[in-house]
Amino acid sequence: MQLGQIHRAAVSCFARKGFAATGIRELGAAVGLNSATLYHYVGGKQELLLGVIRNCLDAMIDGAQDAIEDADPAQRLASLVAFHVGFTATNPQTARVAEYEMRSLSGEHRAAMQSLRDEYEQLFTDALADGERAGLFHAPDAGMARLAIMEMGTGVAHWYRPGGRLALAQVQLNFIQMALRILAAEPAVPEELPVPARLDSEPNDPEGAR
Amino acid sequence: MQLGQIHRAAVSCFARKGFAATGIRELGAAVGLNSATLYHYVGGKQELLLGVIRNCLDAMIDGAQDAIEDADPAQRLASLVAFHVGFTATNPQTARVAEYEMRSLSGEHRAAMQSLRDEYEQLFTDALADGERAGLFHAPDAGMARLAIMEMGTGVAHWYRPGGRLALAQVQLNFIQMALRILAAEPAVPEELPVPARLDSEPNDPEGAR
Amino acid sequence: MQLGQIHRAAVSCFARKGFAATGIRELGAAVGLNSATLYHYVGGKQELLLGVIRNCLDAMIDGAQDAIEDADPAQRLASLVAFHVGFTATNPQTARVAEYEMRSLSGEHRAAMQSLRDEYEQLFTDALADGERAGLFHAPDAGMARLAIMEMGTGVAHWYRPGGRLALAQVQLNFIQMALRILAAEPAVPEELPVPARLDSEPNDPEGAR
Amino acid sequence: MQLGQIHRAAVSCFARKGFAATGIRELGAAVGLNSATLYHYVGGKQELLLGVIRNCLDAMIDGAQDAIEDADPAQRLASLVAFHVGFTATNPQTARVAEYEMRSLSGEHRAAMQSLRDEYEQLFTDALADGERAGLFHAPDAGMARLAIMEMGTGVAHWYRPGGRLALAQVQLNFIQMALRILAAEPAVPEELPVPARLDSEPNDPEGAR
DNA sequence: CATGAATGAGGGTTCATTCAT
DNA sequence: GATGAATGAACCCTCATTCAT
Repeated sequence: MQLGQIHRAAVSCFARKGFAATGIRELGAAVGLNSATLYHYVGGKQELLLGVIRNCLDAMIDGAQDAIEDADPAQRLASLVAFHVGFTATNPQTARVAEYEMRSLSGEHRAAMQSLRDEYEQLFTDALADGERAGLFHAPDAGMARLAIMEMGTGVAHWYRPGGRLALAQVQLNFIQMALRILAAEPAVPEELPVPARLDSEPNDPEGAR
Repeated sequence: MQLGQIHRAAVSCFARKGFAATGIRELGAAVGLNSATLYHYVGGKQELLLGVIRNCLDAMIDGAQDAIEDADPAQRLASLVAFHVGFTATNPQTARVAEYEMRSLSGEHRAAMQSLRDEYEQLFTDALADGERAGLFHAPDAGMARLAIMEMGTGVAHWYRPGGRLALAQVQLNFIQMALRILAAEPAVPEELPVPARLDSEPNDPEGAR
Repeated sequence: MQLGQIHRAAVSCFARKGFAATGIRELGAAVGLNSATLYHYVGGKQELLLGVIRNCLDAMIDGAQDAIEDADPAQRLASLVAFHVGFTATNPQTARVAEYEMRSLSGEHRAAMQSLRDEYEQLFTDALADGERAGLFHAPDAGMARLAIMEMGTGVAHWYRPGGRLALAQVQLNFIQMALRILAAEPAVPEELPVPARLDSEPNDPEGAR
Repeated sequence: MQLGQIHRAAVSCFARKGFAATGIRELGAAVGLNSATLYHYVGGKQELLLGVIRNCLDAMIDGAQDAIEDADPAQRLASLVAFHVGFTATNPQTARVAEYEMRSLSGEHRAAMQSLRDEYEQLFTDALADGERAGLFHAPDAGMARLAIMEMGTGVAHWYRPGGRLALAQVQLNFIQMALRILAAEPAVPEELPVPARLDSEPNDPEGAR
């Protein structure tokens, strides 16, 4: 309960200044806690980061799996793109921390998280392969296409702000269209657009960065 | 003279562990210099980072401007994409540091570098606007398309390794095709593919991260 | 609580070797504290010095003001001289640090402390002017006389040691006599000699210097 | 020759910020020399300070000895006071460095310089003893009187500036008068007022301190 | 004469973490 | 739960000094 606040403060700082540049006293102050008290809630700086990243990746995997119940490969990919973009737009700071600060995890923690991310990315790889096999997608290079599509979705964290010019659904639809165009596929739309949940760790305050 | 070595070591460390997590003694050791001697060459940690980023952004602006002498808007955009991808693939670590660690610059340094990056991005914005005006591009949203195209090019730093599976020119051509597809434009290819120079700051050793 | 100890150690070192030549680890060791723990009590080296000097000057101003309730100008001056000499003899090291190391304060801190010292010196200037006006003092140059009188009192810090050859009261009386002689005034003695308090910052150990 | 410039710069810095707080590069910059070049002229930081102090104390002893050819003990003391005040007023910064920074000398250097200062002070002690013996002086305490007289003369360095309100000779005469008053001696004036030379080490620029 | 390069030691300060209270 | 006190390690940086050129 209180832990949500802590995660929010952590993500806000980590996203803005980076994990290494964020002090534990600073985090404590942000939630009105003595730095020593933080150690009752989270086990330490590393564990805090690990918790944030794990929650994020878990949510990404769960959300993505929920989104791909469609039968049609094109719709499956469209759902994945919509989820990826939607999740990133809904949790821009958490998503960025989960990406950038993987390197700040040490040893086995990083390996564990990396395998979660691999699992997530595999969903995209599979969908793309299915589409290729079904003759629906015609990318010059399937691997590069997947990377490009995911990367451009991830980039949404850099500029999308809830309540901005574009509604989330519109952004999702646009990215679906761009992704399918990259694959030279027929336009498609998932039966229903996935609406990713806002994580506990996502700060309420808009960030100033970029 | 050995400033190139220093920049290389710095970029290697900054890309792998981040600016804040990199110690100045560590950098010195990486080039066989006492930490105090580093201060003889670079003025300090901030100045070192600033130098790296400035050199990188300068090269990006110069290279991109050289690349857009084509008359045709589609070719101009193709050239820009090819340069962007080529530069990122040739200098993946430097490019990533220049992007990620902007936040580690303080105050006016960051503002100055941000304005350089804005200048670079403006080239893409202009090319896209020209193509739209000429009726060549049909993106659902011009702004989002530009961000998506740039972002997917930037993402190349995450996976491309010189000497890997794909030749640089092939990657450039693929990205040109993907970008034009996003814009629903006719296929186009620049008169000659830009061949971005390798920066002094780009380490020779492949990175371990990601 | 043990802040007194810290101040004492600081004054002892500052008086012996000077502020700039004193290391913070050295100070910590002198009170059996890790250098980092010092920062828990005092905010830093500057703040430590500032605290010492401010306490000293506050005590000087308070003590001097308490000492000048006499009506007669000559007695007033005698009281001031007695206090000045007494304070300096009782807190020789603290007094010297407060004088010598003013220059080690930076910017506004120095200005603030200088104005406290001005306030203190003004008490002497006023007493002298009153005596002159009343025709009791006949110095060749009032300004020079004030400086001479104060300076010779300050000099007590260089040689007086509690428990030495002379009792404090005897020293005070001698200085009163010398001061009044400088002013060609009739001998006078305050109703009661001020007995300045020993500051928390005054070390117990006799100093080795000079 | 060049050495005079160096000493001047050194004294200027040492008087303003103290020996420990003055960097050797700083001194080099002040005379337009590389820090390494300083080592050709002066052997090191310690040696530089030693040279300054020794020159100063030598000049003080020589000057004082020259000044006491008078037969009459009162005139002898008057000459000494006049010299002391005159020297201090003429070389305020050098004199202060020679006094304050004795502590920055290490080991035998300090002992040697201290014995020079003792030799200088002995001249005053002797003159005072002669006067006492001759029944000319009647101080409550001869030792204290000597300290007071010397200290008030030394204090001149804190406020006297060449070209200020008072001519040097006037200051000297005033101090003679004050000193003799302290001793309850008849007014006396030396046959001729000693005119102390300006040392090579005395900076031309007026100091800002105090 | 003069200097740039180089270094080991140390400067003040902040760090994540622990623990008795 | 919560905290102030405490610490060793590390932080970036500056120091006086040396030496080949």
